[in-house]
This record gives sequence, C-alpha cells and structure tokens, in this order.
Amino acid sequence: MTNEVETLSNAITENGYRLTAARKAVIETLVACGGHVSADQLAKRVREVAPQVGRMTVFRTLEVLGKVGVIRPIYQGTGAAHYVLMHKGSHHHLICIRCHQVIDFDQCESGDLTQRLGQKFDFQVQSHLLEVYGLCKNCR
Amino acid sequence: MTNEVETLSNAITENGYRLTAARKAVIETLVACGGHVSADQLAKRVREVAPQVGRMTVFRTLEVLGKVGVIRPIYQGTGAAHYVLMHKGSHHHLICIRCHQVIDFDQCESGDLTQRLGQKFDFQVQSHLLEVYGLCKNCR
DNA sequence: TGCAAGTTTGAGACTTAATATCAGTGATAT
DNA sequence: ATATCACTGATATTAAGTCTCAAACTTGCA
Repeated sequence: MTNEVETLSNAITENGYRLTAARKAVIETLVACGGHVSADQLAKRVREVAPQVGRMTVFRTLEVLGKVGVIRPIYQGTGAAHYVLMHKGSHHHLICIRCHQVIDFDQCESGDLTQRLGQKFDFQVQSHLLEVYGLCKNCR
Repeated sequence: MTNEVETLSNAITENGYRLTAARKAVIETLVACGGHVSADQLAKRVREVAPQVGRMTVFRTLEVLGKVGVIRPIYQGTGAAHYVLMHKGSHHHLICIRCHQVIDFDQCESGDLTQRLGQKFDFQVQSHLLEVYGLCKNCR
C-alpha cells in the first residue's frame, strides 16, 4: 500500500518530473482506491483531501504516471477510462461482460512468451496487459 | 478471409440478429481491413461500397458483433476505439508505445491459465485479450 | 538570499467520440 | 397480405478528454 505510493512517487522523480503536493495527493488517492477509478472519480476524491487540485492536474498526473509505465488506462467502452496499477510491468484481470465487475489477479506465466515475442518481432517488450472476459459467478 | 466473413455473419444470425445488406457491407469491409479500424474510418470505407449506410449503423453493427463476441474494441487512448477480430475467442498484439504500430500475433498458451482462473474465481471464461507494450524495431 | 529559467497549475473554452431520439423503412411470420 | 418487430439514418445531444494561457510555484545558480 504505502509501498505502492512510494513506487509511483519514485517513478515520478526518477524520470525528472516534480513530485508536487498535487501529484502526491493524486497518487495517494489512486493507491487508496486500489486503482480502477476514472479520472473524474479520482478528481472528486482528491478534492475531498486537497480541494484546490483541479481536474486538469489529475488528468495530467495520470498521463505522467502512464508515461513512466506505472499505471495504465483501461477502457471497457462503458464510459470513462479506468486506471490500473502496473505491478512489475504487468496487469491482469477478469472482467464480467454482464455486470462489468473486475477481478485482478497476479498469476501470469508470460515471461517466456514475451521474451520469444521480442525475438520474433524485433520488439523491446516493456509491459503487458491480460484481460479475460466472461461471466462471474453471480451473472451466469 | 472469406472464412472470417462467414464467421462474423454466422455469429450475427445464430444470435437472432438479422444479416442485412448494411451489416454485410460492414462485416466485409471490416474483414477486408483485417481489423484495427475505427468506427468512423470503417464508415467511410463502407460508404465507398454502399453509400447509403449511415454512421450510426456502423456503430450499431460493431456493437452487435461485440455482443456476440467475435470482435472487440481496443482503446489506446489515441483517439477513437479500434476494432479487432477475436479469433477463437482471443486476440493478441504488440503495441509500440512510441509510434503506436500494432502487430498481431497468434501464439498464446493461455488455455491452461484461463481454465485455472475459472476454477479459482468461479468465473466462466469466454475470451481474452493480451496486449504487449514496448518499442518496435524502428523506435528504439 | 535573490534572480532567472523552466515546470506545474487551474479555470474555462473547445474538440471529438459516441449515444439518444424518432420517424420512416425493411424483414419475417402467420 | 398484413401485422409485428427489427433495423436504419439524419440530427441533436452528451460526455470524455484536450488545449490554452496567465499566474504560481520549484529549482539551480550567482
């Protein structure tokens, strides 16, 4: 948790960006939510803690975090993008196609695959996202 | 190719939707493009063949094809959604984070994984999408 | 400390993708 | 042949996200 905050914060500073009060607030709120929030939801929550922070700043902070590779926007076509934390360069989740519930999971034996892909397509792999669609136990 | 058109067409009819002239035109154009087109791009191309087909119909056809599971919208945050064909319930590609080039690939030994996930989370898996991000050979 | 250069910020206007509406058309079943 | 229901498309609307620009911060350096 706190660890996550540090990871994101470090990613900011290590890439030459400034870790301002506004950005700290955004990061802390995002981590507190465990990811899977939209920019506007996040902006609202951030303002409960830091009322002066504007919508634009939230968008821009998310953009920066995306650029340095620690989060990623996820789009399900149901409204706004949601942002997820990229643990060690990857993120995996199940999405129920009926109720749109999202379940994160960790297991993924793709290290092998991504390496082979890199060779085959002359591609320098940095991260990956696996989305599994189906019906959750309540929806089938 | 032609096979793809049949797959999509059948998915339409088998789910109780009507395979109209407009929908045929959309499907044929989508397959001819090999996927990875936005709705508006597709609408434009469809009109080169079937000028009467409206934008709205293209959106709705894509929605139906999505519902029956044969295509899926992909969002890279760079403008409009792109639609990809789901081969046997899955799609995999590499995306260059610099030039946004997309390379589709087939290999994915995930049958095993999805099965285990289904058990673990009591989830009925239907399809999946694997996105691998990195730098293509021209961009690094 | 004080200054200059470069970042970051936020209110508001703007762009663009996508959805809702609704009357009209076309397909299907009996 | 007709009644029913699905589909269509022009237009209006909504909503997500971006652009702009002046003001406010940070930082490094003298």
